[in-house]
Amino acid sequence: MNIIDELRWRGAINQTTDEEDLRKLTDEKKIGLYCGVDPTGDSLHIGHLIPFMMLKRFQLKGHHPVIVIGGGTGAIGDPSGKNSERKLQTMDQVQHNKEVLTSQMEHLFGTDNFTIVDNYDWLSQFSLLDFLRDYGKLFNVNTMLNKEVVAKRLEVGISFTEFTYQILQSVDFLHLFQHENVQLQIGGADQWGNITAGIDLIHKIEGADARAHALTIPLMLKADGTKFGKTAGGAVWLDPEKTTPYEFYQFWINQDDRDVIKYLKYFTFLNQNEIESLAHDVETEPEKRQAQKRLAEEVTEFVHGKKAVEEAQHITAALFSGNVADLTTDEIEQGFKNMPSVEVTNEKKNIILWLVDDTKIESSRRQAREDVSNGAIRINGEKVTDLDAEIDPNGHFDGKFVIVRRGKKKYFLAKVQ
RNA sequence: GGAGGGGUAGCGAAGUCUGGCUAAACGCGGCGGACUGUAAAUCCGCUCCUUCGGGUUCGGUGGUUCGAAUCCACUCCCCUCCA
Repeated sequence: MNIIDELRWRGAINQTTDEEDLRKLTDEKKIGLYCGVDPTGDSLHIGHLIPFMMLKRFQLKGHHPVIVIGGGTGAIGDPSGKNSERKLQTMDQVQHNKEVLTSQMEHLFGTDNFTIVDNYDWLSQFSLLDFLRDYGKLFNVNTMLNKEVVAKRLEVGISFTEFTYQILQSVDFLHLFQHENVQLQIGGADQWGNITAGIDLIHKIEGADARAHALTIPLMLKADGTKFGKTAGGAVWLDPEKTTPYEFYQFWINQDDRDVIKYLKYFTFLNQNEIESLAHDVETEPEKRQAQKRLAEEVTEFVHGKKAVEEAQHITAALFSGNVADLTTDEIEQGFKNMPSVEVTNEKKNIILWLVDDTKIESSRRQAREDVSNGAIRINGEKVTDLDAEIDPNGHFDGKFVIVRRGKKKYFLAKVQ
């Protein structure tokens, strides 16, 4: 199947320039294509994964993806999707972020048939006068003002710096077209204006018949209308230090039935038959959540590897069945990374006093007694209902941890000093 | 400066005229539980603290009273209208 048709089927195309020509182009040869990432954070998150999965699909078909890491543009700030001017990052920050992102991307794409470049390398090479004479002359301010991203900002104000962004991104496309055989730029729906600005620039310089294309991906929304990729704890990061593989796995397994097939199409390499079969499962036996499980497995494996999937599944099984006793201390660290935790001494103590005074898990003795007598409290997986019971912090896990579970799925970790 | 309305538990909101039956209705939220698919919906219990004797609460202070969220005085803050 042609790559464009595949992306169509996956629902991954919002807009393209001449789709017929794009289809022809990708059929007749292996093309170069690119997507830009500005180093605005110190880790990729799953929002980045959306265009990356597209690049990866091209890569798997033999095309050559290029990622432009915006060491130059990141120093300026893309106004797209922002309703106010943003603060400039320090060049040190940009540099640091750039390094982290680069290693994360190499992890995802490997190094074969894949290139990462930094637009600082060319954007920093020309002087202001060169810029104005060589490129500025080719941009019509009226056209620039009409781009949706800019038009939206005119009310509240936009600096000249951010206004210039689209020119820089255009220069990127031109540079890659000339030096890396890149003929297609991919981006989120909000990038359409920036990408077409680049195509216009290429046409002006390379002639109207230059084959340069744009493909944007639809804005991803969840079925309940909220933004994709956010959890109570914030963004879902690819950095395992920021979002553990277990949490990552959990994020995917918790997706709504209404969204899961769409995500399988976007975020996995499963083929049409496999996905249709999972869609059928969601229809007929939603309670099994086969599709969610498969999604979580596939994406976690892609990002963190097979071993991480197995660990995540082990932790999941333990936490949700309540049999936490056989978790390893490593797994505990991972599973509880972002759960509430407290430090306690190794003294034995009455359960009520321990829950209120030492761990602050319970807000009052009254509440603590209520929960204990209701059977809502489990210590290291074992239900404790006796108000006079004693806690021995050294009882499990080499005396390092006490796992407290309140209710069905609220966990707390007490770290023994 | 003048006239009026209001400040009650995490939030919203009753109660104030007719003082005790009010640790304070009800709704939301929160926490448990049942059911379930780690879903949605629904249902049940709890929701100031407590050594279970009691203690401390209704903007603040002081008063009346055997007894005050409720009555009185002063005071602080908020809203509306008029100047």
